[in-house]
Amino acid sequence: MSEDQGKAKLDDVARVAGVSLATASRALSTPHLLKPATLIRVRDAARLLGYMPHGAARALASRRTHTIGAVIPTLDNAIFASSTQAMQRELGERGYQLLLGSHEYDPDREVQVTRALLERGVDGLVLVGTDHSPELYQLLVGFRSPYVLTWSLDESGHHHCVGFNNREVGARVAQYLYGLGHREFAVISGFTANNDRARDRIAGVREALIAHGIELAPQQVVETSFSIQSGREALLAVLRSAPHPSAVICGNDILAQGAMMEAHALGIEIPRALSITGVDDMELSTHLPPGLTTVRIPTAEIGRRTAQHILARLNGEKTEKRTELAVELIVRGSTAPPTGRAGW
Amino acid sequence: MSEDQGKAKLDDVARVAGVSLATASRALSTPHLLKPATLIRVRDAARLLGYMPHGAARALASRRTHTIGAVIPTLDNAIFASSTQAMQRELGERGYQLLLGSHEYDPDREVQVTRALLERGVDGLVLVGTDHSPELYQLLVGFRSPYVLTWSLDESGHHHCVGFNNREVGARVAQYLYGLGHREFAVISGFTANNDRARDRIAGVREALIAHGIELAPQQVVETSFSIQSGREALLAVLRSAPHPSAVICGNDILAQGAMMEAHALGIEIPRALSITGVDDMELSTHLPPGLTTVRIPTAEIGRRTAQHILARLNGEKTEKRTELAVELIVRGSTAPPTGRAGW
DNA sequence: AATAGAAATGTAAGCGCTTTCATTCTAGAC
DNA sequence: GTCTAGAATGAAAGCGCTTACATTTCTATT
Repeated sequence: MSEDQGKAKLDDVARVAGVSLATASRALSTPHLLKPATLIRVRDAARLLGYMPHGAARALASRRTHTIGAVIPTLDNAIFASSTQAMQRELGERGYQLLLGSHEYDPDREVQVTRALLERGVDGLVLVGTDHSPELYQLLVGFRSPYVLTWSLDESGHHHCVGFNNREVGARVAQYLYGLGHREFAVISGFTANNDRARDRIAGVREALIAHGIELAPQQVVETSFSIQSGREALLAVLRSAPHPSAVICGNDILAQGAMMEAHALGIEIPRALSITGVDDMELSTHLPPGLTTVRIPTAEIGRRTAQHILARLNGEKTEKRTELAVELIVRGSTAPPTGRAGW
Repeated sequence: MSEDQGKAKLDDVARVAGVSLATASRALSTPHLLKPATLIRVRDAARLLGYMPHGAARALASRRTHTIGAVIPTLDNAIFASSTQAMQRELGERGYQLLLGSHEYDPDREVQVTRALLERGVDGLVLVGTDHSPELYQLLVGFRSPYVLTWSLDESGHHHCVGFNNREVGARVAQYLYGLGHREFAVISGFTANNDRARDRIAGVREALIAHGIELAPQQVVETSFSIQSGREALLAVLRSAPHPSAVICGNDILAQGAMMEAHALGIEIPRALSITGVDDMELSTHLPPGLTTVRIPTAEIGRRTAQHILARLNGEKTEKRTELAVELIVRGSTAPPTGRAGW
C-alpha cells in the first residue's frame, strides 16, 4: 500500500470508499457536510491508499494556496530570523506555510523575489519596512490579497502595517542620554539606503537632540554594515572625530556590541569614559558586561501579530489597519553620566 | 492596463499576440523554440497585459513547482538561519523558491510539517540531521523527488547527505585539549534527544578521551537548551561537580559564550584557570575576549551545497550521494595548558 | 521548380482537484 | 402513508496551464 504513496488520487479514494469524487473532496475541505458514516469510509479509504492531496490541483481549483509569502532583507540578521520564526510557527499552527524570499537590501532583487512569490501564488504577503521601489508598490496594486508592511509604521495610511515607531526609538535613547548629562554624541548606524528603519532611528535622535539645541554633524554619524566587526571599526572612526563624544548611540545591538568590544580592547572604560546604547535587546546584550542599555523590540511579537493579522483578513475579519507595538528602554550598565560633568 | 494585473491569463496573451495558447506557453518555458519575431510579439503582449503566470496551474500541468522545501529545527539558531539564508539565495538565483517549515525539535511536528510541505508540492526536500521518526522516513519513501539530509553524514548509505562529521568535531576538540595537558573535562551540550549532531559530538569527545584512558562520568556531561543563559547556568553546574574540570567542552558557540561570560562573572580567569571550547565559529567568538577556541562549521556552505545538490539532481545530473564538508579547529585565547600541570 | 526534412506553430487532451447545480435521501408533520 | 424541507450525495464544468501529436511553413538540396 505504501507502494502507491503519492500516486493515489482523490478519484481512487472515492472509488474505494464507494462515493463520488465530489463527496471525497468534501471529506477533505468540508467534512461537516458529510454523514458521519460516509466521512469515516472516505477517511479509511484515504488512509488505506496513503492518499496525499495534490496542493497545486487544490490551489488551481480553489484559488487558495494556504501559503503566505514573506520577503525579508536577510535571515542572517537575528532579528529577522526571530520574527520569521515566530511568524512561521503561528502560520503552521493554522495550516499555512511560509514561502520565503530574501533580497539582502537590494531593491531590484526585492521586486524580483516578490514577483516570484506572487507567481507561485500566495494568499498573503509580508514585507519589511516602507522603503520599496515603485515597481514593488506597483506589484502590490495588482495583488488582490492581503499584505502587510512590518517593522515600521506606514505614515501614508495606504498600507496595513504591524510595526513600531523607529523615530521614537531613536528619540528615546537620545532623550535618556541627554538627561544623563551627555552633550557630545556620535551615532553608529546600519546603511540607511533603502532602510527606513535605520533612517528613522537617526532622525529620531536628531529631533530629540535638536530640541535641546544640539545638532549632529555629518561626521558624527557613521553608517556601516551589520556586524560586530563593523561596529568595532565604526567606534574607532567615531573616536577620531572631534569633538570627542561622551555617548555613542548605535542603531542596533550588534553594532553596539562591536563598539563595546572595541572600547574594551582600547581600554576605554564603559560607562565611565563612554556611554554606549543599542537597539533590539538581543540575548547577548544582557550578558555582555557591563550590560548594554538598549531599546527592546518585540521581534517575535512582530512575527506573531503579522501572521494573525494576515490570517484574520483572509477569514474576512475586520482588522486594524495599523498595529503599533510598544518598545521599551532597557537601562543597563553601559550608560552613565559623562565623567567630565559628573565630576566626582 | 495595470487594472487587469493578475487577471490576464495566457489565453489573453495569446490572443493579443495573435498566436495559439501553445505558442504563448512556449514563450515562457521554452523560448528557444520560437521564431524570434514571435517571441517578441508574445512578450510584448504579456507586458502590455501585465500578465503574471499562475503558479498552481503551471505546477499542475507540468508537475514542477520550482519550489524546494526545507524543514529545520528553528531559525532562532543562528547557524540554521545562516545555512537557510545561503540556501535560499542559491535557490533564488536559479529560479527556485524556498518553502520553509520548522519544528523546534519536536519529532511529531517535524512529520506534520514535512507532510504539509510535500502536499504543497515541492520539487525537492531538505532535512536537518539523521534523527527522524519512522513516519518521517516513511514519508520519504513515498516522495519520488530528491531529498537531502544536512548537517550530518548518513552512515547507513541510504540517503543523500551534505554535512560533516560531528564525531570528528568532538574528537578534534578533545584531542587538542588533551594535548595541551588537560585531564579533567566537562561537557556542556544541547539536548541530545532527537539531535544526532549533539549526540555525535559528545560521542566524539568520549572516544577521543577513552583512547587516553579517560572516561567521562555522567555528571560531567550536562545537557541544556540553546542559549547564553543556559550556558552560564551549565557552567555553574559543571563547576560544582567533582573533580573540578580544567577544560569545559561546549557543544556549540552559544553555550561556550555563556560559559565564558559566567566564568568572567565568577572571576575565573580564562584560559589560566579554565579552558573553554565551542563549536560553530560564530562572529562573536572572535571578538569575545580572550577569543573562543572553536571548530569552524561552514554553515553557509552547507546551505549552498545543499541547494546545488538538489538542483543538480533535478536536472538529472550525477551527484555524489555523500558530500562531506571540512571542519577546522580554530585556536584562540580561551584554551591553554592547565595551570596545575604547566607549573610555571 | 520540386521536395525532403527541419523548424515553427496549432490542436486538444489532460494535470487533480473544487464547486455549482441537480438529484436523491431522510425525517418529521400531518 | 404522504408530503416536504433540509440534508446528503452525485454529475459535470471548469481552474490556467503544459505538452504530446498533428499540421503548416521554411530552408536547403537536387
